[in-house]
Amino acid sequence: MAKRPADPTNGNVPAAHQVPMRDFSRSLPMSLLRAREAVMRQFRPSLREHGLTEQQWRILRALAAIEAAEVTELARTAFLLGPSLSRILRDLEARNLIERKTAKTDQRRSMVSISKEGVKLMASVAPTSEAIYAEITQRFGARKLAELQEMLGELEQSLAGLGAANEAGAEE
Amino acid sequence: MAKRPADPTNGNVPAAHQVPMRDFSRSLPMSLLRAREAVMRQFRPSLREHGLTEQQWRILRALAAIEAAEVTELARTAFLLGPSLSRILRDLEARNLIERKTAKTDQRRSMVSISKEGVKLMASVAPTSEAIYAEITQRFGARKLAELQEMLGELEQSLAGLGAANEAGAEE
DNA sequence: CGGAGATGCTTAACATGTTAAGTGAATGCG
DNA sequence: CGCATTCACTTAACATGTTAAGCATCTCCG
Repeated sequence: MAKRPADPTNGNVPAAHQVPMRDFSRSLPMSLLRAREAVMRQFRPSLREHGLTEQQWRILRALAAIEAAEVTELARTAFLLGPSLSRILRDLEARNLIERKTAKTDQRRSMVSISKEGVKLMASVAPTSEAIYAEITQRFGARKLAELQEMLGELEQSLAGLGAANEAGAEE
Repeated sequence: MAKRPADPTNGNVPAAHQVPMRDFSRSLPMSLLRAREAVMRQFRPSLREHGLTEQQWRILRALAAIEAAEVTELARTAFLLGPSLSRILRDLEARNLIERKTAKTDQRRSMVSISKEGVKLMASVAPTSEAIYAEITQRFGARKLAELQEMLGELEQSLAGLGAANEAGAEE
């Protein structure tokens, strides 16, 4: 309700009265967060109808294209941290959407794969999901979308290995 | 640790053996998530040293530029949901970083403002934070950064009001 | 062979995201 | 005025993000 014209400058920025910093609403993390939320807002209702969260869906999608994967590999693919993945896999397994079996060569590793039920669920969600993506693509423009993704990739690349500098000289 | 050349295609995509969908790693939400994480990874250590989380920092920044704000307004500015904000404000207040007092005209509203201590904390964090932002800007390119932000804003705009379609015809 | 260290994964603990429900205060309307 | 509705905010409940420990298993080197 009270849907204002979405003014990102907040209308009346009263000239930072204390600590001088960049305009808050224009920070890069904020822009990325807002953009992502705008996109995900489109998908969440559909996923919810199928009893899936965003992350569960990510995992199923990753598995559907990979046949079987180790947990660590899956974490990398679905871009989830180990602990999150661990919990989600436990739940998905309880719902019989995935299957798990320890590798024969290494008892530590476990191979995860999507189950028949999981595939069925995916098949029932995918059409809507694809339709939404198509709508987004059309609204924003396919060309621009490709450009945006390109820039995002470059951003990621340009920051890769920047945070690894704390391995030299930091005891604690 | 086995830092591969960051191949987003996962190297060996075995032609989706079940449900056909876009290449997972190239979905827009994923690109946005990865980009944002790459950026935030740079800031988190510094914030952590000062005992602040990303969201707490967002709130302090928003408050520092606004003098005082209602909770709802603050939620919009810091892009947080009400419940999250409610919890965080409770904690920040307990740490004396913010102050709160109910509005005289409307007992429901409460005005939030940053405290003297909060300002001090901000002042101690801001320099590092700005330095990191400058480094990111330099690495990625100021021009490109502006372009990226522009596109992100357009994306947000083009999706605004798309999710509001469920107000017509949906009883439950 | 054996034990120290590395590895793969899980648990734990705390903070936030997300949705729904609850609570007290203000509004509007008969 | 009375009372249902709306509003601003908080609580609750569950899922994930994030960091640190814990626990087997595996590797490697003496």
